[in-house]
Amino acid sequence: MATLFRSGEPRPLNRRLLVDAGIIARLRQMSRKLTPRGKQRRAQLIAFATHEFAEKGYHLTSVADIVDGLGVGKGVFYWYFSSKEELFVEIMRTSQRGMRRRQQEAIAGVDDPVRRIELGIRAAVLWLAEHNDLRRLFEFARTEGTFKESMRSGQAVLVGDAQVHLEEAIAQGRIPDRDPEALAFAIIGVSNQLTNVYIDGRGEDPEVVADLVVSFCRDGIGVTAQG
Amino acid sequence: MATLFRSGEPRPLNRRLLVDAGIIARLRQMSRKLTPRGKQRRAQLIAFATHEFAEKGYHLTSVADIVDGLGVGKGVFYWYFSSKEELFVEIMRTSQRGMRRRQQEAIAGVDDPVRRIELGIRAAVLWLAEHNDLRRLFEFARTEGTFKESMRSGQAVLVGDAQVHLEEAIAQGRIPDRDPEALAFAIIGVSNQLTNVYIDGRGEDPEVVADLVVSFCRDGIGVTAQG
Amino acid sequence: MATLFRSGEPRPLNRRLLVDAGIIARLRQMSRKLTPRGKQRRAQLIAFATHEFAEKGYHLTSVADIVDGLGVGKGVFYWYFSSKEELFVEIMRTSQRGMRRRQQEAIAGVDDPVRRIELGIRAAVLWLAEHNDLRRLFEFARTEGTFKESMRSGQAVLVGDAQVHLEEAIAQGRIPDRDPEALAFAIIGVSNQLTNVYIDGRGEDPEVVADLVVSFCRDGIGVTAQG
Amino acid sequence: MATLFRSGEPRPLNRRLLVDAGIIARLRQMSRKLTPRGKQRRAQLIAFATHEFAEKGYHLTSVADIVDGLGVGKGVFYWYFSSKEELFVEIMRTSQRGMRRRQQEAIAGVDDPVRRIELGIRAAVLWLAEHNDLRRLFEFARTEGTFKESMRSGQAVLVGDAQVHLEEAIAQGRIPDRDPEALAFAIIGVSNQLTNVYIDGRGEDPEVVADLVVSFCRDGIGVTAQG
DNA sequence: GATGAATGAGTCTTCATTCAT
DNA sequence: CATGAATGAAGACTCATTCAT
Repeated sequence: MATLFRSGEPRPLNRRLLVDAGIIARLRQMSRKLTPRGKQRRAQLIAFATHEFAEKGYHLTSVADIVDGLGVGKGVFYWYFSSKEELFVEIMRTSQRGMRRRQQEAIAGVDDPVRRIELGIRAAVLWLAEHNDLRRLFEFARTEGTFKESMRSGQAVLVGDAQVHLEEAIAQGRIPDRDPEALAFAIIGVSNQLTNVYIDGRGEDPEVVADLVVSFCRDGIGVTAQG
Repeated sequence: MATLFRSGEPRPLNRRLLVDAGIIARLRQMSRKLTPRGKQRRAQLIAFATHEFAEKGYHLTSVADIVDGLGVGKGVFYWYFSSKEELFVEIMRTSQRGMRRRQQEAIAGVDDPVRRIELGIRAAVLWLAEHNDLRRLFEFARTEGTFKESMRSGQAVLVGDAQVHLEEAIAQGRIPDRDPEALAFAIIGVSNQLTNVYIDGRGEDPEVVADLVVSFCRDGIGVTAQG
Repeated sequence: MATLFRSGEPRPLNRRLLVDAGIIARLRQMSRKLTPRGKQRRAQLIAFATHEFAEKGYHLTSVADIVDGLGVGKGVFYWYFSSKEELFVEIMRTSQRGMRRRQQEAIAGVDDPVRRIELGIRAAVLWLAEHNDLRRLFEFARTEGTFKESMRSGQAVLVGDAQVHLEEAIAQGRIPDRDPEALAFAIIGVSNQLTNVYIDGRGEDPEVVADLVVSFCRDGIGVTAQG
Repeated sequence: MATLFRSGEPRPLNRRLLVDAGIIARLRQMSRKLTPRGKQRRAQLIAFATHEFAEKGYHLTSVADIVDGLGVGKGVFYWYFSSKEELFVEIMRTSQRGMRRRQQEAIAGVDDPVRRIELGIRAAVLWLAEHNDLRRLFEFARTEGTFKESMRSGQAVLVGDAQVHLEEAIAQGRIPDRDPEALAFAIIGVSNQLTNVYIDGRGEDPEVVADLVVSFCRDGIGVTAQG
């Protein structure tokens, strides 16, 4: 029995339809084969949007801003992305992968766990310095309900990476036995904060800031005067 | 574990949020206390929208058409209705109640079931004749997935009403024993069709058309030459 | 082209030019010689669109839905049809012809006008039962300004057909002398309504429903118990 | 007023006038003498808005959400605040003052600078733990152009406070001579990050988290095992 | 002090249609 | 014949803010 006309209680109406429509739009995009020209457009949109998001913020950057800035029609945006939100998620996903790759390249083939940690921190700070736009987006994404969970899990990957080295360092007696996950989070906190203040805010030399972070964190995790 | 950044499979994203937002908007409206002026506005919107929907069709009537036609801002619409769809549903609900009331008044106090059927048909045709706009909306609503079910159940009420009289007529041997529900539906079919063609289409006298419908249906349900 | 004239009100732009362009596009299509493969494609488009229109409604089915559902590019659609509207009209036209042909085959060679009426009704109900999609589209088309007129004239043909038999039956004294056109309309109303409710809605046996309709209409037009 | 200057770019309209209007509205509020009941209302608005902002985010919380949640009319909001933005700034200002007061109380009368640093960190973490809503708002405010600058200066005050103690500790040879400002920022980074993850995210015991932060930072700034 | 009503620019998104390749 | 890309007007809906009462 449909109740709408009888009981008067509200229904979500065609919201279901909207959801379906959204999913369909998404599927349309996923199965889209892009020509070289298309790939270029997509990259262009991502690049420009990243810049705008970082500059004005996600909420204050409208889809219209993006397409107007690129001098294309509004439909172009929705040809490549099913929503503004999806675009943002896409940016986050790619970025986090990029940063992780950079970190892994930096420590490849290094035996000493403490050294790996140092190099990992340095790689992160330098990557963040090179991608200030993305760093800002990360910070924003962590504050927004919609993206928070994704960010948490993305960060968990980085933490997991660091944890491995920290555990090894602990096992080797190089640093005191403290919760490696917490140490990893602390390192991330320091890296973000100092990069934010000194590189994004004041334009200091990334290498110097990297030294700063490494030095604070080396001590923070308790690396002994060596020996 | 949030999977978004790891597995790459799409999610409905903030659709949930939208649904919630919709419900919240709906609740806001329901608990709204309207001043006399507000009630007037609301009625005005309903009246004008009904007319526009009937004239141009639901899909081809935009909310902008409605508010512009009334010379008010767009916000006014959403102050009184949570969506275009809700407004339409509201129109349907009220109308169906109105038609039923009219029918019930017409047969109040009449003993003879056959007479009640005749009067009911007549009342329906006359009501439809007076509310051609609504008749059109009914026809449309029956064709649209979103409203179909509501219409079916609304119609079921009318059919249920008629069925009672038909059953009584059968019990009294006044008409042959055939499925009363089917007879009721057939009557509705004839009423709608002839009203549509002769009143809405050609502007014939409603009384004459009512006679026509009553005559066809009397015979159709098998009222014997009386006795 | 279609949407440009949707509401019928003149637009302040180069209308003449657009009309010409539309007509030219139409002519291009009409004079198109289709290869066998082309005919197949066209039929495929019609079939799929019919299904989608019936399922989701004309307005809620986009051209993109149709071509994506078929896995072809947008160009294909506009190669075979000049607009979404034209496709719909084409579906209506073909269907109405098909139904009429079916009715005429059913009564071919039958002498008794009452029998012809019965067979005609039966043929209509069975055809509607087999083409539920089209029945829905008919109902929709009757509610939409753009298609209303063409539906009216299509229906007029069927009514004209029925009228002939009804007049003959009246002339032979087989049924009372009442406006044959009105009777024809009433018959159509009953057929549509009961098919809608019992076949489309509840999946009843079409033969049974046909019996129901025939029985109600036989009585409705006043076929005497005969002898 | 706020939104008018959102993106900072001049608008081609009567800006002067709007600015004046904004300033006037602001002045009106500032010079407003609130009755006890008025003060209560204001506090209520702040409390509820804080909660909503923290829950759904600043941009996704509308003024309507706030006043509806409190069951009052829109006018109430604009009686106490000249804009949504002003309300947010007010929340930030008050909070930062509150946190600073707490820190100062915690270290009042303590002679040892290292001890003061420890107590300051602990006070900050505990305050953040008690005011998770505000901590979230801080994080958001740092990402938003409109509030970024005011957050920076607010943070500068805390950094300045910490710097004093760090400098004293350095002067006393208790910790190595490194840029005290950088150390202060690093401490803030660790505090925020671990509070976010462990208290807001996982609900760990604030005291334990405070220990964690203190321990990491003690080492990070290079407090020697001492004696 | 407070309310309900109104404003209207702005947001995201859709879609029929066109066109270069 | 067919495709992917692009257009841009139009649509539903939101929301900070104002104001008469």
